[in-house]
This record gives sequence, C-alpha cells and structure tokens, in this order.
Amino acid sequence: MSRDSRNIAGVPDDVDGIVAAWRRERPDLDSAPLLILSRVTRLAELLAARRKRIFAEHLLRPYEFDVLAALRRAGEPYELTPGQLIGQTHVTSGTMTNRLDVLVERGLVQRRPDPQDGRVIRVQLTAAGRARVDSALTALLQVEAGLLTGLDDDQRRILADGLQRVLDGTVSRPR
Amino acid sequence: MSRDSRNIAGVPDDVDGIVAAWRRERPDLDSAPLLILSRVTRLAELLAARRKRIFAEHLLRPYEFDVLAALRRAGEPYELTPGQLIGQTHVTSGTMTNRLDVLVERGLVQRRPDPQDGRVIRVQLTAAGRARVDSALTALLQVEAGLLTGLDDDQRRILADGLQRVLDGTVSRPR
DNA sequence: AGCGAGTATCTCGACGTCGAGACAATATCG
DNA sequence: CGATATTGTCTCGACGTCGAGATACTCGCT
Repeated sequence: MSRDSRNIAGVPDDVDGIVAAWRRERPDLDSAPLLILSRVTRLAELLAARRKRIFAEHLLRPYEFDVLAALRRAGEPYELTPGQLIGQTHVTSGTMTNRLDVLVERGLVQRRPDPQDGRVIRVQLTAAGRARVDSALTALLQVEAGLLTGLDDDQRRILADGLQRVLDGTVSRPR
Repeated sequence: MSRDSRNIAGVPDDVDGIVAAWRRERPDLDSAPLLILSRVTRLAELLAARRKRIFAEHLLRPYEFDVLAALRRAGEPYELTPGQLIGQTHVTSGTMTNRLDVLVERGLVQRRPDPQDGRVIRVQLTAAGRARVDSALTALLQVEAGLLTGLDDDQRRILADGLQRVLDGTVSRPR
C-alpha cells in the first residue's frame, strides 16, 4: 500500500483505495474531496445497516422509527399532521401515507380528523408507540455512543463542527 | 434559539433542533452522538440528491455511474465480473443483474463469457460508457470541491481523519 | 352565498432494491 | 472417475419510495 493511499489515522479503508485508483486513472482530476464526501456516504450506509439491526430487536423498521421519533420529539400530546411529519422526515406524501397505514395497523399510532380543518388529519402516538420508540432510542444511542469511543471530546467537537460547515455549504448552495 | 441548540460554527441546522428536542424530551439520555452521526446521515442524503442532479445532466442515473465508475477505476481493459462489481458497490446479486441489463441495453457496457470459467461473465466498459463516466466524474468532482470551500486544508485533513476513525470503529465493531 | 385559488391528504403505477432460491459450471475428495 | 460441495450468476416476488394526479376541504374575494 503506497503512502498516497493511507490517511492520517493510518488504517487504510475502502475510500483510500478508491481515491488511489482515481489518482492513477484520472491524474488530471483532484480526487481529494472524495476523502471526505465518499467517507460520509459510506459511513451513512454503515450507520443505516446498524440502525436496521438495532430497531429490528425492538420490532421496528427504520422508517417506522423515523415517524415515531418525530412524534415523540414533538412532546405532549405527541401529535403531528402528515404534512408536518413529511417536513421532518423528508419523504413524499405518498410514502408518508403508506408509513402511517402500517403504523396504524400495528397500533403504534392513531389517525383522527382535525376538529378545526377538515383537510387535516392528526396523527398521534399511542401508549404502545411511545413505549416502543423510547426503548429503541435508548438502545440506538447506547450503540452510537460506542461508535465514537475512538474520539476524545475535542475531536468530537471538531468533527461535528466540520460536518456542520459542509452541511451548511451544501444546503445554501442549491446549484 | 437557546445556547444549547447552536453549535460551534454558529449556524443552527436541522440536527441542532432535533438534538435540542431530544434533550428536552429525554433528558435521561446522552444525545450528543447525534450531533455527529445524524449529521453524517443528513449530509449523505443531500450529497445523494446533488449527485443525482449532476449525473442526470450527463444522462446517467446514480446507480449507473456507480457501476461504470468501478469499471473505469479498474483500469485497462475496464473489465470486471458481476461478483467483483457486487463487492465494490455493496449491492446484492439481483440488483447487479438488473443494473447490468440496463447498461447493456444502453450500450455503455458489454457482457461476454469468461474463456476460463464457464460460470463467470466478464463485464466491459464500451467506448461510449467510458466517455460517459469520464465526463460525469469531472463534473462531480468540480461540484464536490465547491462544497468544501468553507474549509481550509487543515480542517479538511482533520475532517477526513475523524470520519476515517469513526468508519474504522464502525466496521471493526460488528455487534 | 358562490366561485376560484390554494392547501392537505390519499391513490396508483413505475422504479430500484433485497433476499431466497434456481441453475449451471467448477472444485474437491474418496 | 464419479459424487458432492461450492461458486457465480440469474430469476422472481415482496417491499418501500417517488411523483403525478385525484379528491376533498378551506380561504379570500366579490
């Protein structure tokens, strides 16, 4: 493994290999952004797989957790409209309808009409839904804390800050 | 916006709000890991949307680019087996068959039998496929470099290193 | 009151992925 | 050399998502 394909941490990963290959095949391009951005993508894939396993132990699919968590975060009375849930979960309306159908069927959520506005539905966490999301979140955070044990407090701050900067640039630069 | 819901960079984002909500609703838990890991997930989603747009300008879907890029990185003669492509792209065999069907249909790739081993297929980039992936990659890296303009070289190194450490911990801690 | 524009949700067909299993060819071992 | 395990690829049905359009209700204006 050449010096170019290992990073500061000293443990070459998939991304190092990919960047090394691009540098060999396309030396005319600057592949350095991939060292950050492809790692973000790869890490997100692995985190998704991790979450899937953890939630499965609590009889939840990741997409079910997403919805229940949004309702739980809303606080008492744990109630949002489908539109608000769409805004928080970044899915389309058709997807949200399907998700809510499943959650209602499983008794984790209930749908009721809005008394003020006939177009609106109110979605509310049931007691079972709340218990489920609370235990799943506890397990999730425990595992996720474990993934960060290799970093001290300063490193965590720097990492969160750097990600936040990139995120900010990505959002504010639509084109 | 309270001090707790803004980070070092000073520009509160979705994740700051989510973490603030969890701290309010579940003060018994340490939500700090989300400041890093939820940002990774969110950034990956935005990067995927960005890539989708860029590749569309080059008449490619993201999944088509993934396959063509793996072949391109392999170097002359730009040829891999479906099994090798599966290993590089982290998809299942059924998915790869579908992807290759599309790429063959579009003339970006060709399938031919392996002369040594009758079970194996060899997938090779066509001249059209190579031209397509080369231009798409150029455009991608140009945009991705732009997303990192808020960071200086030191910050980039630190960010890549931090991500690499978390990635390493995630991979090596299967449970 | 009635009408047109706007808004919230649901419907439905297409797409890409997964995962279990089928199938064909090769490797291994008695 | 023949039986069995292994390997590489493809098939197929289920799932979750998207996105365009349908539907139903509300709001603002006259």
